[in-house]
Amino acid sequence: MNGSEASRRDSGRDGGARPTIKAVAAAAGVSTAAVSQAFNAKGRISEATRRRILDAAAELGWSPSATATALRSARTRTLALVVRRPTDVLGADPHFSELITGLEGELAPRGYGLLLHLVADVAEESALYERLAAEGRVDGAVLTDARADDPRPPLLRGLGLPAVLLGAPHPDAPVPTVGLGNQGAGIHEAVDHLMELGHRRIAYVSGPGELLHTGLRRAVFEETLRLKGVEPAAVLSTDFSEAAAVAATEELLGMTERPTAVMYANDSMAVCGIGAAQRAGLRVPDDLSVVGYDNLPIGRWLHPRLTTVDQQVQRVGAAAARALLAQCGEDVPHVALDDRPRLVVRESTGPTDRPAPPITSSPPYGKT
Amino acid sequence: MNGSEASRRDSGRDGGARPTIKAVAAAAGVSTAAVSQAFNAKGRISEATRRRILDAAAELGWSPSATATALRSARTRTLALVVRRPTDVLGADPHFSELITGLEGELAPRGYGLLLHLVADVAEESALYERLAAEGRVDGAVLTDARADDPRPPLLRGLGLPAVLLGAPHPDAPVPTVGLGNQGAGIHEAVDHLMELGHRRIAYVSGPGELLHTGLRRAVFEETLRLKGVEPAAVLSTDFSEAAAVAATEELLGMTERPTAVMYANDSMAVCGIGAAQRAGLRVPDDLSVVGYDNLPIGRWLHPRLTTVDQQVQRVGAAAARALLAQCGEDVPHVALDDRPRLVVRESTGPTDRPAPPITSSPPYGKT
DNA sequence: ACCCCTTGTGCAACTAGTTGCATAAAGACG
DNA sequence: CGTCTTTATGCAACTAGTTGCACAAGGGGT
Repeated sequence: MNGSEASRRDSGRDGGARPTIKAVAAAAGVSTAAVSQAFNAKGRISEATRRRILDAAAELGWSPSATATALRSARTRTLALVVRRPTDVLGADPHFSELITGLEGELAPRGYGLLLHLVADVAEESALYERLAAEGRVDGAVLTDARADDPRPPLLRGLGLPAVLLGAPHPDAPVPTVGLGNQGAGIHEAVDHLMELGHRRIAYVSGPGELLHTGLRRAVFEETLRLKGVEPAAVLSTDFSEAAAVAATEELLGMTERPTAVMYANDSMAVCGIGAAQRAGLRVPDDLSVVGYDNLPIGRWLHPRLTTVDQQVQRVGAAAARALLAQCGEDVPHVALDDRPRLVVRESTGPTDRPAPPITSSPPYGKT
Repeated sequence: MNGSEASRRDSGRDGGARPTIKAVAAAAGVSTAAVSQAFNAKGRISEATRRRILDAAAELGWSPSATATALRSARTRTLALVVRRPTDVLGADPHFSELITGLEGELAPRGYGLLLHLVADVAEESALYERLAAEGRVDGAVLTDARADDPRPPLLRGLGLPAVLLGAPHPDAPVPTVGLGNQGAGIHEAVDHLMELGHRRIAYVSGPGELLHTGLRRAVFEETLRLKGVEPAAVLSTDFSEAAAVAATEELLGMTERPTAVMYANDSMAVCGIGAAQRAGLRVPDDLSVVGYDNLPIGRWLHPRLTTVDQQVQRVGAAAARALLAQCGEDVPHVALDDRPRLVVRESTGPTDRPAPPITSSPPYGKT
């Protein structure tokens, strides 16, 4: 066995032979303890010796083995992000790319890694956390899509695994919660915007009711509207899928008192909604105004450009990373997320003055 | 220090106190070696003893520490995926979500994890691989976006890190390459489709020329067209960004001999192109036919629905994972990727009402 | 000149599993 | 009943760093 290992190393030329701390110590003429102290800025080492050790390490291309360090310190410098993927929805949802971008921006400079996992449902997700904790693979986890009676916060607390929950900050949650303050502000602003444009028949296409963030936004929608003395034209729940967004839109357009404006729980659904409306022969925004949520990049380039709510997913991701790192004992300056979701007005919303025209039920092209 | 550790464990109640192999051995009344053998199905252990050990482990909720196992075996069961993010393009590109889905489907059942990193450019990417290799953090890496004179394959080979390169399979590449066979087939099919519809002035909006896959597709486009005796109306290079797609489209629409069809290097750009065309007052497909590439979910729901090329990113991701796992010594059945990219005809392409210049060489229906 | 204090360095034990080798126990056979 | 197999089990060393503690060396004060 030793023989095969040796030959594998030889074949790897320079890079294959990983130097150990002993090689560095020998090269610098010190003990391995000195090398360790030089790298961790602990203990008492003369600056000259430190330099000599660091030079020797650089010469050999040595970095401390993450595995050995993790074993000794019981800290892996790795965080978990588990994405639930009900029915391949992730593939369509660029939301997560933004979140990951925000997380990585904080993790990378501190040498942390992000371990990404995909699961089918909550049960699988819980089992995964149990395994990750039992194997000691990660130092903490980012939880997305908080839901009512979410089993994950108590589970992770029981496992001794630090976690942050993305969503509306909530003081007595079992784990810290990170999110823009005043979550409802964007919806509030959007409703105001539509009403100023003259809309009174406004519908809302929501996500699954058990997810807290989408439930909250839907509640704010209804509340804001009623404060102005107007009843919601309709409120529909979906599973966030494109197909459901199209189905919901078709249902709304088939109403006798058709809404003049529709707000969607995310941009992906809003884009599908616009497509469905156009297919039904309606013009956006002339016949129907549409508002999205997320401010995905693509919304700026569609025709019409999408009016949406910017919730700065990247910044929330960065804040989540900082909160989690702080729980893991890293020295992270706390930066307050004092912003709030903001409406971005573009072209998919416009004034309504006409009584709703009847729907032309002639599809332009009768294809799939 | 021991005191503080003990108190931390006590405070963690049940889950906080990670059991060790010793605890399991004691509970089962055997040595730690027996526990190890029971879990790894090695050595010679009676089935009864094995059962007793496994039960004890389940009772205590013990799994072997990934860190300790990794230290001993020099295998972390973790693979790296590094995404280059020129200017926040990732956020817009659901392509990666699909790839990750495909990778995870193979990794998760084998207990492997995916370490995701984002970098700004090739230099940063190379430095990252060097660090990951030096620290022994991963067993291998998935490389995307092969480019001409790509520095990464030789680098990773030098570092002794297994890797797979996504793209056209290429026998004498320094690292194994994974991709659908006959990469050009989809483009070929798309050009045929457009010519059957009567298009003769067809333009191509490509990605950066140094990326092999987009360069190859562009070459196939030009070649296919010329084989039919038609010159490309225009071929433009972009950086894959939405802004560049819009700019390219506007340039094409401003030509005196405006193209009647445009093919884009990916769906995101095609969607932006449709938006730009509509904004310029053109109808798609009546005035301009558009073809994308990738078959992203959203393309099915736009108006018009997007005609595109399906290259089955998920399946390629799964194949890449298998190839990499095989290199890492896992016993993975080799599944051939014998498929090829295929055209998906939807609504964004249609017959051109403009007079088509007569074809000189081959008839439009005489295709492969 | 002696002692003390400060500073630098190394030994050895520790992290949590894995594994080669020795040995013990049990059954088979002469 | 003793010896030979066969099979099961445990000891101890090993993976690559980290760290408490002991000790050595140098400088300053009395």
